[in-house]
Amino acid sequence: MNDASGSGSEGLLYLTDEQLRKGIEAMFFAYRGFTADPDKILQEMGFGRAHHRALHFIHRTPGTTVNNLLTTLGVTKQSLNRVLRTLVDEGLVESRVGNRDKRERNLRLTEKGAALESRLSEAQRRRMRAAYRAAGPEAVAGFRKVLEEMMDADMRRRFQAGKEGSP
Amino acid sequence: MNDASGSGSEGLLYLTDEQLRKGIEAMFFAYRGFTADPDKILQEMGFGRAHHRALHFIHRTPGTTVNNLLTTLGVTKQSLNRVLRTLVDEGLVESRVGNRDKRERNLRLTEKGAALESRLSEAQRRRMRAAYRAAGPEAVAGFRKVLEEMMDADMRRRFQAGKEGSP
DNA sequence: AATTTTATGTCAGCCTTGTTGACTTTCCAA
DNA sequence: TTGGAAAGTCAACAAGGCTGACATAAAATT
Repeated sequence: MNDASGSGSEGLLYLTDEQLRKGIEAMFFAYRGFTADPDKILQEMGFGRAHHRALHFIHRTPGTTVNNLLTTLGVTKQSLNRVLRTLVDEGLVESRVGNRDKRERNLRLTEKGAALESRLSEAQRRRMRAAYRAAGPEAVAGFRKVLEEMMDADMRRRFQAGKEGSP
Repeated sequence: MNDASGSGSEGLLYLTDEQLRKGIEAMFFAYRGFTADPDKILQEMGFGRAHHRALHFIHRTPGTTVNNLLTTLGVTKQSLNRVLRTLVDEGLVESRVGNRDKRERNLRLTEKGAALESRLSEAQRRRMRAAYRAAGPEAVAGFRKVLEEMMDADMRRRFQAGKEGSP
């Protein structure tokens, strides 16, 4: 199962267990870095990573419903509700009764919520921008490609759905 | 701050906020996929992700000390200790008093621990292998490059340290 | 019109995994 | 011999997952 250095049949020599393990570790360490900057900001505001995720996706799809957010985030409604309630209570998110379907709640960021989201996002983008710059355009394309392949199929579909019309 | 589609000064046109945001989301969804398979196994065994991380790094550096593991994992000793204790109690990890320094504990996997680690790792590697295969060698190189750039500097150093002699 | 389903919210309670703070034991090294 | 590092332990707490049960309103179906 382990092919330390041999040239595989079709240029697949890079797929040794050791290489894969390094990839796994890289993913672990990188994700830590990825969340480090927003985490600092969140902590001083008394929020957590869960709040950040909610803010991010409400920003991304204004007017989204609770159910929608639920499946995107992959948590239970009780878990999301707790987060959402504090965000509404603190005046960061607005929850309005739906037009067509009055059972639904349409979620959007308030000005205050948008401000925090922007601050968090900017911190995270700063790091990603630096990483992208240092790695170069081709590396970025590869990065994105591998990440997409790593997603669960249904999430990949959801993710790729918002691709074409990225004006 | 937003350059929707313009060709930047030096081919940096890909660094729009929108592109960066997509990168952020990709990271989020991919990490979920990345942990999904081991998580399933862990749950049916009554362990959590923290146990997996400990097993992984003890496997990677047998005989490592608690302090070493502490800085690698980036958690407090109390937090790690709880995880470590259950692993020792369940007979997955052996904690032996150090030779030179008897204050230290040298950690290694038992046969049982190695078996679980291998099972978890194989599940994770299976997904990563599939992603690597689908994305191709160049994408993989870029993926690794960006991930390394995304790490905190000290973690990047630690990570890159185990690179040369990877046979 | 009556019934069922859906979307959401909420209460209660549990688990994992992170945190701080205080304190002890061991034992190396200056 | 004494200071400090390494490790462990106890207690208390918080975030953020989870399940289960139940309430309400609105929509959809029969």
